[in-house]
Amino acid sequence: MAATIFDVAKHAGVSIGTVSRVLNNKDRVSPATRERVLKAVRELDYHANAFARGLASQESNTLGLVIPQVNDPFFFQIVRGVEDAATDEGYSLLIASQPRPAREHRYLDLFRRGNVDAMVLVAIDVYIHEIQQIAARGVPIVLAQQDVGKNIPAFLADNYSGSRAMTEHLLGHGYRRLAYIAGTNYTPDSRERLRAMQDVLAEHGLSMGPEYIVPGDYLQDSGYRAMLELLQRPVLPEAVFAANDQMAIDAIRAIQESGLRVPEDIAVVGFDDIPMSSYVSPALTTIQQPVYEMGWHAAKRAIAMIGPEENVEERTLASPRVMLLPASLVVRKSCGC
Amino acid sequence: MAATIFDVAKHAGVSIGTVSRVLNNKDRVSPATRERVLKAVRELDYHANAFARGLASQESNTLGLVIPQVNDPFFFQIVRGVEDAATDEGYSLLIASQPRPAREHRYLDLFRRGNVDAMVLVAIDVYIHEIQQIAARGVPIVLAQQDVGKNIPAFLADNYSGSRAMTEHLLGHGYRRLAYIAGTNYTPDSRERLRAMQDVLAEHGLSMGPEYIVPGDYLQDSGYRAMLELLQRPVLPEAVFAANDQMAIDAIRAIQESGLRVPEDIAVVGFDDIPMSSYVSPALTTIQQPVYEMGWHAAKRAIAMIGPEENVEERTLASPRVMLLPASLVVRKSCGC
DNA sequence: GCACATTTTGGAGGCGCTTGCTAGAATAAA
DNA sequence: TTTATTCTAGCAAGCGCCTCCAAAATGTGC
Repeated sequence: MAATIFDVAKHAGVSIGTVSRVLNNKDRVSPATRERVLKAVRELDYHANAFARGLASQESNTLGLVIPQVNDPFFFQIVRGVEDAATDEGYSLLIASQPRPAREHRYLDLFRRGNVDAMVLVAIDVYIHEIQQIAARGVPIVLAQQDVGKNIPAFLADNYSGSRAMTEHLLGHGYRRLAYIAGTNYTPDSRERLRAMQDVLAEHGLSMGPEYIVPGDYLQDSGYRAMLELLQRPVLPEAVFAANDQMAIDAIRAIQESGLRVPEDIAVVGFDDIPMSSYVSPALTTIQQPVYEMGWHAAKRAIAMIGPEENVEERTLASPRVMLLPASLVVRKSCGC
Repeated sequence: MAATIFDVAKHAGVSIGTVSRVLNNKDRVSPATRERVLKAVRELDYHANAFARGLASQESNTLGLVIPQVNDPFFFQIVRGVEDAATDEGYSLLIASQPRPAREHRYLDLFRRGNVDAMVLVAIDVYIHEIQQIAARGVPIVLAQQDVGKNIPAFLADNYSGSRAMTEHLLGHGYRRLAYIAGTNYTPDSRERLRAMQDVLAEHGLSMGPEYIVPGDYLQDSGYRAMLELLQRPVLPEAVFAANDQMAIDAIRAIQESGLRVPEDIAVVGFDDIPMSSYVSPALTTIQQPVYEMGWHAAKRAIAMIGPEENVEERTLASPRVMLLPASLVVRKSCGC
């Protein structure tokens, strides 16, 4: 049986109240007693029981993290950022993958029981009312890589600026006929990226016909299929901008298999900067998102929002609700550089 | 304030003991009362407080997972396996990355406080005595991708068989002069893989000179450097077996940059089957490890070992201590197929 | 050395739940 | 019907810690 606070108190010749106080350095305790208690703690190898502490203090010192059930290095990076920030603040991490249909909202149950003091939701499909239901219980929520509005803080990559930079880079190469392979239709990310592209084109007196905007779904095959479709056009595009790297890489494959060269015949660029992008041939020019930082900031923010239930809302609104993290151009070979 | 068991009891007109019993379906409760209680639970949207439950029952229903602080898809897969298994058993997951120097043994503290009922340690460097210290507190420990002996169950990939299969495959191609790019020297993985290779060669009356065994460290540059070294040999190897895919991919790059072709001039194969391996050119022939399964089995085993402190040891030894999961050959292009 | 302000410490109540014990209800056996 | 046996459900004692309140110790100014 592990030592309890009672054992420590007895061993140090003080009351449990005093032990508790030095452990949580709340009220003042005289240096002499403090040292006696600390010594006892060391000698007994005492570690406060997290349940008792949680029950008594109504705080778990734990951060909940929900991520999609997807095998993507992208998310791993976010987790690392969140974990570092949480550790930094003395918080533990409780992780749940997005529910498969069979266990829907499992994480909700989990976190709803008062297990976590705050939570970070990464790019997952949740309904606003679910989030608000949790927030209503006084558990701060922060979103990453996703935004639902409604006073829920969100950390996003600056898709618009990133996409603008990329488009300008392509125009700088002299390309005029651009094409876009979109991500899943309804995601704001993909829409933002397209909007930036069209804005830049317009500013240069150019435009992109609808036949050069083909749908994809961010996954492997869709990039390949989309590119095949673009290759059917009577006039081929000079450069293709894919909404993510995965699709860009598959588009390159489609182009190469059709006997054309990248970037000589058609330039291809992506978005995300996944590890693979520097390994494909030609190496992919893309946009790097500050994924780790996104997780880090989201976690810090979530923890900062922890506090008395009464003024959650107030604290929520104290800082900007949406934070756009810079997305930067990574120039490699596939753009023609 | 969330509803407590007391609220439910009052609402259902029973005692809290009864509510607890229907919630944990331990002792028998008459169907009528059970239904009344369940109804109250639903109406009040009651969720048992995990701390109170943990404190009273001395169980956390949580599985601890420690993984290296490495950004590797490999570990992500393991986490998924562990998570699925844990969820399956009604357990939550508390995750800790391997401590950076500054926060050494942080996870130990974390888990030692009685936060977790069992733990899975993945490929991390811990000292045996630390593990035993935890085990001594009655917390079952299972290792994955690592083995320290001493009665601690371990789940490993069958490196020996996998490497044998690969070596035989290479010999089947007619290659006779093989080379090996080793992983970090002291890891048993790398040693096992090399041993299998040498055994197969010996069985065919062949051998590999020490000048064809070069050290690497599993990371990017080392594969490149190692290959450069191999390219200095007066007689070049016909096939190179790298201890992991990352190094194999970099070896390919080194070969190609030196003006030679893969696999025509030198064949290259790896171990792990990371996602990138099917994308490089030529696509990499490699060995696939059942990573997800490893996590899954390790978690299941750890949970199965939970129980009264007295007979932890007994339960530990009830099943085989070391489990080797099959590693299978994935044939692509880089071997010459 | 005294009265009073201030700092430090002890102690008890309570956080929400599990569980062994027991009384009462229901059923079976006599 | 009475007695013995099984079910069912209430009660209360914790689980280990935090925190408020009051008591004790220490310090201050006169």
